[in-house]
Amino acid sequence: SASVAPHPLSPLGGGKTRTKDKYRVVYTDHQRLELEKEFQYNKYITMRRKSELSMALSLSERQIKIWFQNRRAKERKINRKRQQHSQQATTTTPTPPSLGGPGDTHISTSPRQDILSDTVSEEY
DNA sequence: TTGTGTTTTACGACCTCC
DNA sequence: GGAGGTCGTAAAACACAA
Repeated sequence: SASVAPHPLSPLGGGKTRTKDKYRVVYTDHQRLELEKEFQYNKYITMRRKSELSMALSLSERQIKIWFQNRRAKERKINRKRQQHSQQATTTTPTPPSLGGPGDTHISTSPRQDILSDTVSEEY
């Protein structure tokens, strides 16, 4: 993106969580814990679980969605780092050129199908 | 303290799928 | 078209050596 535009954050009042006095809120340990547990169970939140969690944790569904997006990004970042390390360990191999695309690339570009069909197989 | 690097929320741009 | 995906990024919050 290069330049993410100055700063909207002014049109508060709307359903936005980012206001002038609070650029971002810090989630409580309990909120983080519950979100983390859900993430361990499923990397992709279902609509149903999303609304349940938003009620249980007093967060908006948008916040839950964003949290999962950020959490997956973190996971990928960690994996990349791990991969780099293991590659360095095997110094003799001068990094395989292409190996069919950048590693994990884009999770097969559509986790949505199993989300919708599978839903929450367990619990409830 | 404080300077600096890392992590955590939140968003915009862009893309894919139905 | 809209919902939700990734990616890149801003800025607050945090960690921690100097």
